[in-house]
Amino acid sequence: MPELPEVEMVVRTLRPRLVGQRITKVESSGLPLRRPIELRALSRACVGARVEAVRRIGKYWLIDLSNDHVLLGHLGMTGRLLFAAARDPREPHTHAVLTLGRGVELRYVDPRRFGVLRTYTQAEAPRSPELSVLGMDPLEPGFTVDHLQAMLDDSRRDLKAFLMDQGRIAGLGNIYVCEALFHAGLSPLRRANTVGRARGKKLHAAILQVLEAGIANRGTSFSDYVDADGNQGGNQHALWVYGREGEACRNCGARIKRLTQAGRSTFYCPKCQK
DNA sequence: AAACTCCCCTGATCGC
DNA sequence: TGCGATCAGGGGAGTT
Repeated sequence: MPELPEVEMVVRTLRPRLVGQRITKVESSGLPLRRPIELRALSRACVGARVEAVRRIGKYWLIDLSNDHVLLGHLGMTGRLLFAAARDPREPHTHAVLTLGRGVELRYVDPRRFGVLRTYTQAEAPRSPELSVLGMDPLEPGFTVDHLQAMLDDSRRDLKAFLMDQGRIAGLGNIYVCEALFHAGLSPLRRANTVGRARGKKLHAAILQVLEAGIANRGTSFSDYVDADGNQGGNQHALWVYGREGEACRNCGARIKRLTQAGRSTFYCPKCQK
C-alpha cells in the first residue's frame, strides 16, 4: 500500500529517468480507475510535452510538463508506475502507457484500479478535487510541533482516525500511522484533544521518524509496492507493530493486538501505548 | 464534527 | 480440486 514514503521513492526513481524526456504517445486500457481515464485530455496535455519536474504532495505524485500542464496521479492500493522497454510485454492491468523517446515507456499498472490519473493546468492543480482537500504534507517545513498541536487540540476523534485524515496530515496511511503511534507510546484509541503538549511533541517526532526511516529503507513492500525501477523496499522488516498481531512486542514482549477502527485494521502494543 | 455504512476492485486465503 | 465467501484497505459518497 503506497503511502508517503513509497510515493516519495517512486518520485525519486522517476526523476532522473524522466526529467527532460518528451512524451510522444499516450494510451489507456479503457477501463476506469476510481474515475475514468480521460484519454483525450491526457493526450492533449502530454503528447509533445517535455517533463520538467517530478514531485510529490501527500500520496499524490505530480509530473510537471513544459506546456504548463501537470500530470497528477495516485497509486491507490495496488498502483505501480514502472519504466519498461516498449518491446517488453505489458503485464496484466496496465491501464495507461506514456511513450517516451528511445523505446522506453512509463506504465501505470493497477490491478484494483483504486488509483487516480488526471491532468490539470498548473493553475488548476492546487484547486483540484484531489489536492484542494489535503492538509499539510508532514515533510514540509510548516509541519511543526505547534501546527500538529493546534490540530490535535481541535479534534475529538481518536488518534488513528485523526492521523489517517488526509485533510489534516497528507500522506500517512495505515502502516505508518500504526508505527508512529507505537513509537510515540500513544494508544490509537486515545482522543486527539487529550494528547497534551509533551505527548504531542513525541507524536510529531515519531511521525517524522517513521516517514524518514521508511524512505531510508526505500519503502515498505508489504504487498504490492515496488518503485519505478521495479525494486522492492526493505522497510517491512523494520515494522514494530503493523501486521504483527499475536507476535511479541519488540520492546516489552507483550502480544501485539489488532482492532478495527473505521473499517481498517489497527495494530498496537497494549502495554507500550497509552 | 464525526461516525457510520457502502462502494469501487482483484487477488490471496480459507472453509467446506 | 474447486468454488464461494471473506478479507485486504485508500478514498469518496451518502446518511445518521
